[in-house]
Amino acid sequence: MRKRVNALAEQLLETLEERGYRSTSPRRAVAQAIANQDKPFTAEDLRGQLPALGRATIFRSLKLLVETGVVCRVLLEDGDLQYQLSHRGHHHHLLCVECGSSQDLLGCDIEALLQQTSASHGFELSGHWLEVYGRCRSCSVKELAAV
Amino acid sequence: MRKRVNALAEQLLETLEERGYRSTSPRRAVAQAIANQDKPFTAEDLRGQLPALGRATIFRSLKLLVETGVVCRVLLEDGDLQYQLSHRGHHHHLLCVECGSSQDLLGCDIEALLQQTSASHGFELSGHWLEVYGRCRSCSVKELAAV
DNA sequence: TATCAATAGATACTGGGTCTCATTAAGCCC
DNA sequence: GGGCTTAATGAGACCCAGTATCTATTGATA
Ligand SMILES: [Mn+2]
Ligand SMILES: [Mn+2]
Ligand SMILES: [Zn+2]
Ligand SMILES: [Zn+2]
Repeated sequence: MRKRVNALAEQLLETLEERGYRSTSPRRAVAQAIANQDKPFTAEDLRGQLPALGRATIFRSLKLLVETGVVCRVLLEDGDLQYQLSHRGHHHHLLCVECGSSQDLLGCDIEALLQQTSASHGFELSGHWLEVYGRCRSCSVKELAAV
Repeated sequence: MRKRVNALAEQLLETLEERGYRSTSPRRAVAQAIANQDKPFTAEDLRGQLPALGRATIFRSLKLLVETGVVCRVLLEDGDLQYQLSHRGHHHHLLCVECGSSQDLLGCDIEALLQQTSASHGFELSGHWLEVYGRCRSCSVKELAAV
């Protein structure tokens, strides 16, 4: 378990190094903290977990990681934007409104549908943003058990 | 043209009155300003157009209108959230990345698709947020003409 | 037209995020 | 390993969107 988490954090750092960014100890700390999150998080969450780091440093690291695509932003139902470890490339999220957990949705099959709809409005499709809200499996189970 | 715009603004006010909110002159001003926008706008945009109003008042009116559903928030491609006159009920936006205009997409036919995908992940769907980005008809035409 | 709650406006405050600038530390070459 | 160069850090000021608080005003209703 420990091993795997570190591996994840290392991946984040490697991504930065590939782009020519230095591997610094604040960045290692941020990477590790991100790897440890189990649901979408805010910069403030990280800050609480890394009180030794400068605030700007956390924001800067986060920004780099978002730019390189290994961290993405998720839109909560209330309009709040938070961060999350990301699969690279296009994907969406199944966000549990109960426990706040997020599950990645890798295949995106709505593109064709949107293409059609867009075209019928004379609109030349170039991208989309989709978030899906509901209840995750374990929250559904819990609710059933509670009855 | 003028007439129609005023009619729109009046609709906004009526919606508030229906909910028991008073029809005040600041609210009339905000409603009118919103009716005049032709693309997604920020509270700051309104403020620039209504320098006589208190800042808090603009935010408060905007909030009420969002709560009653006659104004909605749109997510720009860069993660910025702005406001926009809204069709009531569930709908999406075709957002032109060129000119910033927004066109409402009324029918939402992805629900069935999402339902399926969600179910296959043990996820109990309850809602979604979708924004579509691309080029609107007039921007497409312009680009063709420019070649 | 008097009453009185709802609203407005001024202004302080919060939360997320960026900018500046002096100091520190990676990375690299020897 | 020691020095050089430059990127990165941290402290703090600052910015922007939005909220809270408080007193003064105003709209609805009788
Ligand atoms: Mn997609
Ligand atoms: Mn929809
Ligand atoms: Zn859940
Ligand atoms: Zn356009």
